[in-house]
Amino acid sequence: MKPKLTLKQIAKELDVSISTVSKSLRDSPEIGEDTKQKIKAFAKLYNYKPNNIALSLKNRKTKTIGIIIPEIVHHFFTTVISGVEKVANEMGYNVLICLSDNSFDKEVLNMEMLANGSADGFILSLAKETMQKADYHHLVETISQGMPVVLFDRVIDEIQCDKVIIDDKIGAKKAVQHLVNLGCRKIGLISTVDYVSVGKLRTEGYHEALSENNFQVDEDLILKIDEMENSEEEIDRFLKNKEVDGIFAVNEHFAISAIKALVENGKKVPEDVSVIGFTDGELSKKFIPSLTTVSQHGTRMGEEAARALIEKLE
Amino acid sequence: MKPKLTLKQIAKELDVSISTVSKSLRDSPEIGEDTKQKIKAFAKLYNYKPNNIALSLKNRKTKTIGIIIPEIVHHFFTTVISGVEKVANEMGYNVLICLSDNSFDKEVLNMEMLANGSADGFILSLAKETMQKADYHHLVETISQGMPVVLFDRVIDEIQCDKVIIDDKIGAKKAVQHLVNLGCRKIGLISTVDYVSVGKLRTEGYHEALSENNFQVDEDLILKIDEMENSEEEIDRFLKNKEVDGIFAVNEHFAISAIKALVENGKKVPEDVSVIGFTDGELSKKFIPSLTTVSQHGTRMGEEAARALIEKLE
DNA sequence: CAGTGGCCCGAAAACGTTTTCGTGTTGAAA
DNA sequence: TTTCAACACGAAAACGTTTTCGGGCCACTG
Repeated sequence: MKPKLTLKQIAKELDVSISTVSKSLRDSPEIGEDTKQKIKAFAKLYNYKPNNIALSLKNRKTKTIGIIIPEIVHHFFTTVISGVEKVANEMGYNVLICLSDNSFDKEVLNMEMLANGSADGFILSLAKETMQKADYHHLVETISQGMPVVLFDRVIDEIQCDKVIIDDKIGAKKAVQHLVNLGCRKIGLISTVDYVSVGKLRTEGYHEALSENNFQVDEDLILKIDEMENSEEEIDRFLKNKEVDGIFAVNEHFAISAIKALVENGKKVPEDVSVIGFTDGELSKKFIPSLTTVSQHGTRMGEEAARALIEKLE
Repeated sequence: MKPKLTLKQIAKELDVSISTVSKSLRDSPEIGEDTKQKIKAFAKLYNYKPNNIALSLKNRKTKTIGIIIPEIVHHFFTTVISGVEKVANEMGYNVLICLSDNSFDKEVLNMEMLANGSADGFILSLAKETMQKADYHHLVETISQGMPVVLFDRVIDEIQCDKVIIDDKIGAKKAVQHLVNLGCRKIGLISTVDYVSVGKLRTEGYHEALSENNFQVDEDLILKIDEMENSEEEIDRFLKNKEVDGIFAVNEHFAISAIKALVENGKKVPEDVSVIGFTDGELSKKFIPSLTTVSQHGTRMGEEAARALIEKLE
């Protein structure tokens, strides 16, 4: 077990000062050509790499960006991460990932951790609980400390910072319009509770599309789901004996659950009922062709978020 | 914009020395009770948090573990990550995630980055290219520097370190045996090329199961896929007019592609042909009931890997 | 020969901690 | 009054860098 090589050791070995070594490796003109060559050769031979921690401490920047998301077992978020990672790497940044598990406390904790020198800035999508409590002090604090923050997907108006979102309202509107164009007249909505921003926006899009087509909004056709856990049963109950010919679901799970429930109730999809959903999964596209989808472009969002953040950082 | 509070500032503000502040906050008996209280109160009031980077430099440990995986848009890997993250957090560790994108060079690069002070140890699943080249010098080096490494899923025998795997061979054997028990006699295998360790092991399990049942191995019924890209067409071609009554696929994509191909060829699943697959997806379980699956327990693997690594670290 | 300038290099501070050791003050015992 | 221990605190080194500044030495000029 050989420990890492440091400047000090090189200096001692070659009988020069630490500064000389440092300057040589950074190719400073201050140092004589021959000593520079000697030191460089030695460093390369023994594969010297500067210690990131020391550099971070000195430069007061870590070259890593923290990303905090509610969960990772979720296709949409992974695509975002891969987008972030891609441009971060290109720009010489590392990515630190933390999961809030949709818990406010964990989100705050993670943020404080990373803010204490572990990351230069944040990309995050808020935990459900955070939006529910509407407590954003941790965001305010980190921003006031000069650390840039970029929100994506689940964002809030209250905080002033860069935000990367798709236009949920327009996307939803177009989706519902699509159903109308298909000839649907009784269009159901399966959404989340309103404090989840995307659920709210998509619900608004649904309303707008209906009113633009002079359709009545029938509250009986709207289901708002809080707990992911038993969403399947809830959707099943909701659709039992319900007269619908179109369904707009705000995510993949709801959409697929809806299809299942409909089929079990003897309906045919898409012949009897058309289903369209915002999607964060790929299987729905590939393997359930009866489900039309609105794409969320996670990778693209991740790339944009990373670009925005890094721009602020430099 | 207020910068972060440091020991030095507290010291100046309260007109004591830095050491006194540090000791007070760590509740050292060296310091008088009253000064300690004063300093603690001040620190809490202004929400002092020690700088992680400085701590890392001093302690020569970062309390973060690096995890390098081939890709993140992959259900199995995300479950592993969430397992790692869970126990890492419990033990006071952060998680740094890097993606090798299945490229040898990126894997090496990432590893060198993290090894230079960014992480104390590694959890990784090897890139396909790495296994192909069989070049493990980066692993050897980091281990020889005293940094613990835990491999999972895609592991190799050549490196001596902790490894977390499911028993692929036995899992595969059981799966194929299951097909036999169902009455299948002509069982196809859809696997990856042999240098991917899990593909190889699962293929071995397939062979063993067949020979234990005194079945002939028919090479015509075996497909080994290299490129994920056009696997679907390849499987389609492979199954066209092939006489099979059972199929064992080494992952979800292959399994689902197989089902699709079979259905398109007029076969019924599972009536005419039974399909069983190792799975890393959840949708296959939930929404394609005709596919029987062998679970991979990603979360559990992540937890075990993290536990093993942290144990080495402390 | 003295002065001057340029070339090379080293000392030291700084980043924010922790920790060892030293030091000054106090009180009590002799 | 002297001495010594206990107590409370500060100075400084260390972790591994980068960078500013100063200084030694040589050659050249006048």
